[in-house]
Parts: sequence; structure tokens; C-alpha cells
Amino acid sequence: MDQRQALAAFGALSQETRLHIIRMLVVSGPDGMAAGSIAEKAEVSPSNVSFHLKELERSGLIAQQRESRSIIYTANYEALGGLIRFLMEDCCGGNAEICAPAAAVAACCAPATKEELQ
Amino acid sequence: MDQRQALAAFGALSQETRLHIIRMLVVSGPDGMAAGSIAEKAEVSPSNVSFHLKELERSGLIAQQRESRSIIYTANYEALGGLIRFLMEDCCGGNAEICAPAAAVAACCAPATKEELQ
DNA sequence: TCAACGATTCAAGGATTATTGAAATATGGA
DNA sequence: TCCATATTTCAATAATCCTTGAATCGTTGA
Repeated sequence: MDQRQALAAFGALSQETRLHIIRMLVVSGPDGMAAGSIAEKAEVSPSNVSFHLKELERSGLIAQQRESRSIIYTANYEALGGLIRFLMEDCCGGNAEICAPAAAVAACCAPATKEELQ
Repeated sequence: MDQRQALAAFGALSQETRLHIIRMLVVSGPDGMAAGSIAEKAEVSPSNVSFHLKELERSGLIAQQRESRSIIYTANYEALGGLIRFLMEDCCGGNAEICAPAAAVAACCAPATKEELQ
């Protein structure tokens, strides 16, 4: 993830509706959610959700694929991981004082990485 | 860090000049930088840097303190760590697939946390 | 083919954010 | 006190972003 992408991603996440959408899509996993379901759960109009989904897609944080009449949106896990990484490495310069609390979180939410630490 | 703060922080980081400023302040550490030096290094006008510094302060990512004629700005490490944490926990739901790469980064940039893993 | 469904696009308006230069404020030294 | 320095504030403008509702597009089933 380069700076251009990071700027776009930060902009995408700086809006309440979009942050809400991202959360829902992360939870729904690879199955994703149809635009209509997203609109319903987020309690916004179809055209409004479409606007925000386009914005999120432009930033690379989500992807879409048509399935029959519906358009299914899924979170881009790689991009989200890349953004966290950007924030730690590029933005915060890998500063231990900043990254330490984050590392603690990472340790408990991603046990698979314990092996990577050896 | 609650959602309100996170939204403000993402907004603050979504602007090129402000991202640049945060990077410089993280590097300069507790000593911080005077507004004038920031303006000079970032190559923006005094009034423009003042606008962006106010925005960054409003988001809680930096703090200011007057020192004689200068006003010194410093990065708020706690807030930056909190933002990374928010991104991992609240936004990405602690999803292992997303947090794993970040954990790897954390492991190498913040060796002090290895103890916390035991 | 036609109607219905799921979704996007478009245009208009309002709201927020960014930039600029001039004026104002605060501090310290002559 | 007066001047220079460091910075902010203000007003005006430009640019971007958000919301809304109507119109449009693609897909499916009757």
C-alpha cells in the first residue's frame, strides 16, 4: 500500500456510514453482502449506499461482484491489513511506543502469528 | 479511542499535508517541532500550516505547548496507538486474516512487546 | 415481450473543507 | 515603548463531499 492508497483509505474510513459498512462487510466475511442488505442494515437510501460503496471501492477497501440481480460487496482483507501496516510502518515509523499496544492486540486476535514470531 | 475520535483521526490523516506533518512529528519525538519549522519543511504557508495543525489537534493526534515565541507541536503517541488499535479491534473485529500481517510488523518494530506475549 | 426487482447514475442543492492573503495577537529584546 | 518575530485568526473564494429524488440500466421470471 502506497501513500496515495492510504490517503484514499483514510478518507473512506472518515465517514460514519462508510465505517459502518466496512465493519459489516468484515463480519460477513467472504460471502459479503448485497447492496440492498447493506442499505437496509445501515438505514440509508439505496442511492446513498451506492454512493458510499463506490467511494469505498475507489479506495480499494472493498470489491464487488454481480450475482444474478444483486451486486455483492466484500471487504478486501489484504487492503485493510495493508492500511494497518501503513499506519504502523510508514506513518508511525515503526515507533515502538506507538506500536506496542497494537502488537498486544495483534497477539491475542491473531494467534496464527505466534509462529511467525519464533 | 471511541468511534467519534477515530472518525476525526481518519479524516485528519486523509490529507496529504497533514499526513506529512504527522510523520515529521513522530520522527521528531518528544521534542516536537515549532509551527514555523513544520511550515518550512512541509513547504506550505504559515496560515495554511496553522489551519492543518488546528485540524490535527482537534482530532487529538497532536498536542501543542507554547515555548517562548514559538508554539511547539508534538505527536500524541497514545492517540496514534489507539487508532491502530481501533482499526484492528473495533473496525476489523480482530479478524486474524487482517491482523496477521500487522502483527508481524509489530513484532519486529516493537521488541518490548515480546514479553507481553508470554 | 413485459413487468418487477435490485442496483446505479445523474443533477441539483446544501454542507464541509482547503487555500489565500491581510489583519490581529502574543512574546521577547533593544 | 517600540520593533521584530512567531503564530493565529479572519474573510473570501475555490474545491470537494454528502444527500436527495428522479431517471436509468441490467437481470430474471411470467
